[in-house]
Amino acid sequence: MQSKKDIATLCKENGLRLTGPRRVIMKVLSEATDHPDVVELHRRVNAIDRGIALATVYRTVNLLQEKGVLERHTFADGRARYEPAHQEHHDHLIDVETGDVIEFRSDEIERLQEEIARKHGFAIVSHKLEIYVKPLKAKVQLRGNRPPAKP
Amino acid sequence: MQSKKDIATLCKENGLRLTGPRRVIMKVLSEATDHPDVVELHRRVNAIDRGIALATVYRTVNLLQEKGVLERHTFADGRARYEPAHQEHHDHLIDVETGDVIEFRSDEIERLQEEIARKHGFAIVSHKLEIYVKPLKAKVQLRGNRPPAKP
DNA sequence: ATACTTGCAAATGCTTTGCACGTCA
DNA sequence: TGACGTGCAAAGCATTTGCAAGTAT
Repeated sequence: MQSKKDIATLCKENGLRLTGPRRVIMKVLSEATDHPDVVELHRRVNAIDRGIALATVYRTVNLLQEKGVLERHTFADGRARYEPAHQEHHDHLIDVETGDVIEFRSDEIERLQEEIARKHGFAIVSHKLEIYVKPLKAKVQLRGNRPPAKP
Repeated sequence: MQSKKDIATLCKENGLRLTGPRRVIMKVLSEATDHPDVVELHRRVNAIDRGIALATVYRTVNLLQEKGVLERHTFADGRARYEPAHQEHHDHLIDVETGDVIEFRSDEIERLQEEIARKHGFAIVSHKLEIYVKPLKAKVQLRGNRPPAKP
């Protein structure tokens, strides 16, 4: 909830002009709790200001990613998805049934990766771990597809 | 080197007709030691038979992936890359300087992933771990860019 | 024979870009 | 005002698809 306040600062820090479209786009980004793709971002942005072009969202999101403000992910569907850059690295659990993304972190896995890279004569630049999952004990809860309730 | 022999079998097993293009494409695939993208595959295929269309490579590669014969990977560059499906799951180390891909496997990491998924109430469907790396002790060996040898 | 394959070209979906017009600093 | 930002439409890429002609079984 420290969203709107930081936007001006963020722009200044990165030598970006504070414009209307950017204000809106960054507001939407800072309020997102999921990992929206660009078209979804554009949808949300347009709900606030109809006049902002898809191209502008692309440009802004690319800028912010270059500046390290956003993180770009590309899961199995191919589209780029964004989230505010975290301080701490984390990985993702992706529910293949709903598309939901859950973040997690395992220091032990991080450590093992370091070890593996070193063993091969490399230093880690970055990495990503995506675990595609489905709920245990297959829930009957299939999105508005419930069988009629028994009287 | 059990390459060509299996191709007829592979097709039969999967209900695919054994055609010229498929023979060539599967030969190229079975001989690849790297993780080529479709355009690169097409280049190699065309070195053998000029007449095979890119669309056919795409179609074949998709078929084989659906049948579980190939694995599709999508690394940071966005293009799909393929390799013959291994029996044992493995992950990838990607050299960001050369694009080289090195395979590795860590049972410990596999186990930790299981644990994490279970802890969140999920079962793993699949996963991928990509570690982007660069060589330790920056080698001067920069691809045909060597300084003149000292006499 | 006939269902499956192919080549070609056109279409797609996501993303980037050229350009002329607006606008923040 | 001058460099930066924006909307729009067109261009790019990687990949897919419709269709008519070719081919394996």
